[in-house]
Amino acid sequence: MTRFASGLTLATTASLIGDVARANILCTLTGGQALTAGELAHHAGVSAQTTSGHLAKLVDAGLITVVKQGRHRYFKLSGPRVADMLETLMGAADLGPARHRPVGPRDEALRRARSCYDHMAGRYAVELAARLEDRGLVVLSDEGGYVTEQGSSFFALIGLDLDQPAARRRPLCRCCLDWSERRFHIGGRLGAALFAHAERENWVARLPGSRALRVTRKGEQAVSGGSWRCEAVEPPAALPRALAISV
Amino acid sequence: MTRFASGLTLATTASLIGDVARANILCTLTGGQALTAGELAHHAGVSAQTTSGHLAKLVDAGLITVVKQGRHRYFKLSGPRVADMLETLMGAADLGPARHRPVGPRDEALRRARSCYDHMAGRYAVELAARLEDRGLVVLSDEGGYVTEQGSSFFALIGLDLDQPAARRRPLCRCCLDWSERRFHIGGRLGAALFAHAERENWVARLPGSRALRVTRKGEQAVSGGSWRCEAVEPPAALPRALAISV
DNA sequence: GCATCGCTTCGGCGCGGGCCGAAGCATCGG
DNA sequence: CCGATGCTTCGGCCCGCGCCGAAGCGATGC
Repeated sequence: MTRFASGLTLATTASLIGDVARANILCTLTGGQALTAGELAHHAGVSAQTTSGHLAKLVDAGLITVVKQGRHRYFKLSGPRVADMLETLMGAADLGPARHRPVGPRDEALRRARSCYDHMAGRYAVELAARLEDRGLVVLSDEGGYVTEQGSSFFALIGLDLDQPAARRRPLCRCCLDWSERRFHIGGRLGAALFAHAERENWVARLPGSRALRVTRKGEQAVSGGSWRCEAVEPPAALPRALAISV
Repeated sequence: MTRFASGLTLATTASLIGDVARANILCTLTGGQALTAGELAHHAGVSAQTTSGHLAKLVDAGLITVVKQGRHRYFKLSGPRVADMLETLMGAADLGPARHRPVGPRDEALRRARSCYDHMAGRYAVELAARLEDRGLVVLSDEGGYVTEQGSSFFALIGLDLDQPAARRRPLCRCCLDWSERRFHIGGRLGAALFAHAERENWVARLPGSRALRVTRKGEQAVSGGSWRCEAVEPPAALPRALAISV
């Protein structure tokens, strides 16, 4: 008797994600890139017309947005909140008893390193986060994360831009529980800036048509190789040019 | 072609929630109480046998757990993480364009005050949170929340137990974005303790068979009535017994 | 023992919705 | 102009699954 409207909205949202094709589309878009309907159809493993219908529903629900460009239509997640929601949902997937989870080679690549909308996730990201915490640059916990004083100055030093006014309302440092590693990685503005830095410095490279990231040798060394040494990029005038900052 | 196992697990979890009857069951259980199969059937608006099937699936997926007692079986959410996940999902529901959302009187009660697993949500909880923040007892933000020094001593003073070892790993103060109010309320250990305090002090009372809470006049006054005065419960020896602490 | 209650299992019905083929519009290139 | 490409709309097929009636099973009470 007590059917809440809340229950209904919950169901409609969830059933939107509860279709395999649509879930694949969303998973793919969680990589953070904008993709065309055709590419998404390919990833979802269904025909173009079917995909078109799915995309229409997702757009209508506000989960994804579309920009028209020439004769292509590019789709992307409508914001970080959607990505977070999806990862939360994925995290809830393994609350159940450890059941046979089919794991393809493709998934192994994802577990290693992947983009998660605008930051990184997977083993690599988790290790990076742990490293930063070890060195006292950030503090991560269930309660959320924050950047220490040393962290602030260090991130400024290596040229991370953490103060874009546009993104002001967004958390600086969010702790995401990594669904594959079940440990923390760093999201929020800091996470986005770290990802940008990692791409700029060639630590990781996006693999075409996938969320998976290739970790370069340089990227390896930067994080797990003894000490993360970061050759000062545009060092402040006061510092000697060649200074290698060990984190 | 690139079908990730991740997409599949995402879909299975989501489709589990994506059924109206199951969503109603979950919504009801989000109240935090353990309910029998029969009660849940009533709330979901379907027959007992149908409900039984749904409950089996939810238990199997680990979203809810069951304890047998006499000839009843009591079901409850398997933990706060599930409740958080559901609220996150609800929050994503209104990313879309403002569409006609049927709002019954029942929902109005929920918007006013409801239990959210083990803490409070709705207008009342949001106001309470804002109050605590105004008085400098907690700091709430997108980044997560924390309890200030003054907050620590105050909460200790009024007898909130925030250090149960069992719940150690759980965040002390989580900021939940309230789906109905779109502002923060307080979750985590502090949220749970506040709810317990509010019940003990008769600020709110659970309405039978619903997540909705009735706010008593005392509860009103405590939060919105000028200043929140909290008659010292078991005051530390150093303080005069009759001291009314204005928050 | 039998009756009742609470819940589960089984079987079959029916509808919703995902799927594709074919056709219909746009955009771009020649 | 015409064809090719990218995407959408329309129609109809069909599978999956949510639903209930009926029966089964355990626990309680008399």
